Amino acid sequence: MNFYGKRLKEEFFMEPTLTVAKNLLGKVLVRKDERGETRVIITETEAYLGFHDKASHASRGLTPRTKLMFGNGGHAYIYLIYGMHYCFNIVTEREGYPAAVLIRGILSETEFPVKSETRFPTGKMISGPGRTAKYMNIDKFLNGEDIVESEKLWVECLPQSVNLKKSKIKSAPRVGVDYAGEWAKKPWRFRLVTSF
DNA sequence: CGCGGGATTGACT
DNA sequence: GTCAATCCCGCGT
Repeated sequence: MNFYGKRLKEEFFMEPTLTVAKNLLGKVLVRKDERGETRVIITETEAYLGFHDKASHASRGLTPRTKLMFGNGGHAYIYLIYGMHYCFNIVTEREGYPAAVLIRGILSETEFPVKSETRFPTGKMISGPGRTAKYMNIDKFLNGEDIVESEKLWVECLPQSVNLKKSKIKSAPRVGVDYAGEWAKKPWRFRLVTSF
């Protein structure tokens, strides 16, 4: 039930955002708090990138809220939505370019992932950004956390995560951004459809 | 300073 | 399928 990998460094988060969004699938998200270490596999992400992406908070420019998105990659960007749910993002790319990846789904309480499985191993699928943040005990106090150096929140790469086949990733339009016009149609939502 | 709406979820008809 | 919950941000006044 516990699986350990190599911690991701800054370079990982400095890659193009669509690449990072896909590469985060199958990685291990780790949260260390008073409960201990919670380790889950990332199964769904969404990318928000650039100045003009109307679905992104950053399309309104640099504001107190979005300044983290304009910052250097590898930091947590967490905000409250609908007055009750937190959304956890990891900022990507260089300072000055606004981009982040929203973590939308995880697999918990799973066996050590087996390479070439055609389905997910037994586990608990947690779907949706609000549920994901809640399960991982992520809230506004972790906003800005340095994912590269933090002892509370980080990401690891398993040996199995490295050569994840493209066929195991499904892309689709992003959820809940109908107001974004043409930008809502971009297939920037990524899901792991089977295991490794 | 007030107002509109949100990268959502869960309860209910 | 519909709808309310509930806080914060961004923008117009």
